[in-house]
Amino acid sequence: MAVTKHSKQRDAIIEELCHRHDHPTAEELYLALKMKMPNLSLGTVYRNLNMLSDDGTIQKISVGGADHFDGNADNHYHMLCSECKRLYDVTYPVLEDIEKKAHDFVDGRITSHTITFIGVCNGCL
Amino acid sequence: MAVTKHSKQRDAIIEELCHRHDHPTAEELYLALKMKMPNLSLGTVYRNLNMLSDDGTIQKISVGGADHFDGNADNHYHMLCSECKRLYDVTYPVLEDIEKKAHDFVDGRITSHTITFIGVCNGCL
DNA sequence: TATAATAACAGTAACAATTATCATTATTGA
DNA sequence: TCAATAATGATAATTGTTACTGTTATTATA
Repeated sequence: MAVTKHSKQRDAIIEELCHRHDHPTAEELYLALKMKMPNLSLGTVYRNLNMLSDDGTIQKISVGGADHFDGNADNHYHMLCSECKRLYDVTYPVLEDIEKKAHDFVDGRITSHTITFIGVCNGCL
Repeated sequence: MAVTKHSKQRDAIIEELCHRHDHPTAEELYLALKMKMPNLSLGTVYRNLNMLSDDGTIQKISVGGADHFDGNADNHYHMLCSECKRLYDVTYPVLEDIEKKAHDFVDGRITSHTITFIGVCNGCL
């Protein structure tokens, strides 16, 4: 079902997600919001994050065994810290031509691509 | 604990994984092997796949909410079919310099990278 | 080759992340 | 204002994975 009506919970989820620059999991977001909306439900957070990422309003990134969410829906790359498992933005310019170039190496049609760097963040070094 | 002893189960897992060119999940591998080894345990498959990927003998790829395994441990790229959720090899040449180049855009140290193309495979088109 | 140490096993329980269900509440258009 | 229904909170169910436990298989050494 597509997003149609408004709700305080949904607005709060979007606002929280866009105003922080880490890439929280549903539960991390839930815990942060729970303080301001004590009877927020974890299911509501999951439901909204999935609807919004289906919509293309936000981005879902599945790495390290959990789904992380990113308020920035434009394609960009990430780094996963292998120590703390946090996900960071990598502002490396997007390889605009890689999908076209890769076409010859694939049996099918490419619609998008993701690059994930694995490493250790400064905090963990 | 590192891999030391041999076992029929482990050998069968490696053989099956290396002789097929899709990238099965633990369960897919389990179901295929179960036919030849009826009392194989799913836990054994998981345990071995994790030990072998810790060793660097095989590769674990976490995409689409599940872990897929690849008998080819050399870095190479993949395509995830958004229809059937199967994972395919992409023989696109590895971008040897991208980690060095990305260094300036990251707060930390990069140790590896993955590229995943998302698309629709020929079978699903 | 027998044996002792222990890695690996099967089976199952536990776990964490996510999704589905359902009765109630909030939003929206008429 | 009110009816239709999307969205919610609470909780149950599901899924993918890991941990536990008693038993079996492998291996190095005697």
